[in-house]
Amino acid sequence: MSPTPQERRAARHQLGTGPDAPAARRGPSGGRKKPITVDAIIASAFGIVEAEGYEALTMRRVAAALETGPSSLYAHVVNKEDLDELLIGRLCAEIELPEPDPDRWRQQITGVCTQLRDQYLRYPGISRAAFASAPSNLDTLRVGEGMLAILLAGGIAPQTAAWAIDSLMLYVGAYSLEVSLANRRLARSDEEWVVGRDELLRRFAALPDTFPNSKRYAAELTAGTLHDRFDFTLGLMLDGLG
Amino acid sequence: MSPTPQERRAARHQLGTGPDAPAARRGPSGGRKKPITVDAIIASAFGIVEAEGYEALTMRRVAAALETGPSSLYAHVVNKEDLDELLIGRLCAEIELPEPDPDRWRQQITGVCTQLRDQYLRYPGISRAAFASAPSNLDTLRVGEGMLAILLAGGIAPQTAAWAIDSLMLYVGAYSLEVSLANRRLARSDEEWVVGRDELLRRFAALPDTFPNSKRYAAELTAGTLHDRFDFTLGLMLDGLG
DNA sequence: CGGATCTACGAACAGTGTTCTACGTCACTA
DNA sequence: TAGTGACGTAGAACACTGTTCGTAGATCCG
Repeated sequence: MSPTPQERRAARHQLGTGPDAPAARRGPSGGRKKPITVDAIIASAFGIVEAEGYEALTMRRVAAALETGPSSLYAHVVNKEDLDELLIGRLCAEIELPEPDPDRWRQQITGVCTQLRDQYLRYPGISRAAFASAPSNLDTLRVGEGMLAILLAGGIAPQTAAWAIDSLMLYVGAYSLEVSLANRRLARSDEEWVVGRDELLRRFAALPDTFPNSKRYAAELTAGTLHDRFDFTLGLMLDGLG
Repeated sequence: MSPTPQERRAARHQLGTGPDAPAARRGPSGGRKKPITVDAIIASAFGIVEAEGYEALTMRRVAAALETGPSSLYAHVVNKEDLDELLIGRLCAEIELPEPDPDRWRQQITGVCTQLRDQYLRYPGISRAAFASAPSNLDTLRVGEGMLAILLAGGIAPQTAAWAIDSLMLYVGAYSLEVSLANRRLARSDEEWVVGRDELLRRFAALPDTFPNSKRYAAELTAGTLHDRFDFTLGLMLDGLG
């Protein structure tokens, strides 16, 4: 008996299921170019998200990319929620975890966070799925384990390290989601709305007098690249650790 | 000419429109109990989200609560996106901003963030709308102005303060969203899946040996109330400020 | 060869946001 | 006072969404 999608999902969450036999049985349309597999579904999904953003990721779009109907996917995937989880799992699996070096724990943690951020930004809006996906996923836990190892090697107390990892991963996801949404808003607005930095400054200057500080420090509020802010926040959190 | 919803929306973003005349003109169904107004829509929407979560907030549900059809809403609201923006605007308007006290800036900032968190958690999942909503909303900016005033009074450099506010609001939204989603997952799973802390510990213990640190420090990883983690992260960021 | 088993897929269902069009009722003008 | 234009209210419909049901077809095991 080949595993149902439900069992695959349970296995991913480490709920004690037997080993899964591949059981590559071919279906009715034997003459098709590629049989539908979970990996093929994931690959198609990534392609769609990379090209058109997470909002464009629908079951029908994936099915169409695989030249089939929507219902065919449900033999390999439980849900769209399940597909989301598979995506962020695969995404986390790509993260390279360095061998912990006590003298460079700060750079190493920053490096992992930056990898995660860049993966999220490569597939715009996918971090929204990361919020919904349960943290019991094995691939997600692998990243947590890696960061924990780095922090512990750096001499951080276990309790502090555990909570800090939570905060860091949460922030990285939130940052990526916000950037993705902002980019989408920019791209969607039919030009003309393109808010350059000077336009932003003008708008701050036009604020009513109930916003004295925002008006005075408009320059500071609008300064910096996105990644500058990212680095700043990471530094903020890491400096508090030790 | 009474303002179209588009104009109302533009006014909220401070785009230079004339003053809006109320023009409370009654429609055809003069005998209805309450005429449909933007405020009535917002109130109904909040009621739905508070009772059933953000996922249940649909145009049809709001319309049904107002005893009308979905299309009637579009005379007062541009979009669902627009409705979302109205909601988080109203939500931010409820935040009380203290008079800056240089000696207590830490507590004051924490207080504002806690208010924001509790508002988000009162309406589960609504923080998802906060991510999408443009930061040019006046009510959102008011909160930013208040936090900026507190940090500046506390002697924080303007550039640091501006970026820190960004990070803080982003984290508060992310935290609230994650908690809301986790609660929903817990409530939705048909009992039996209820993962108490001991069940969580058991599951950590059952991890493969590739997760040595996660297994050893399972207690630390699962320790603490949610709000403990929130306070911890806020402390982390604020300590880095000065 | 026969029966069991699993994949693939078309059709359909209950939802979603949004738009079009008509319908009354109101406020203002001649 | 009668007419007229404007505006809020809806009903119906469109193009979508995720998901399920039933069925046809190919494969494997006995």
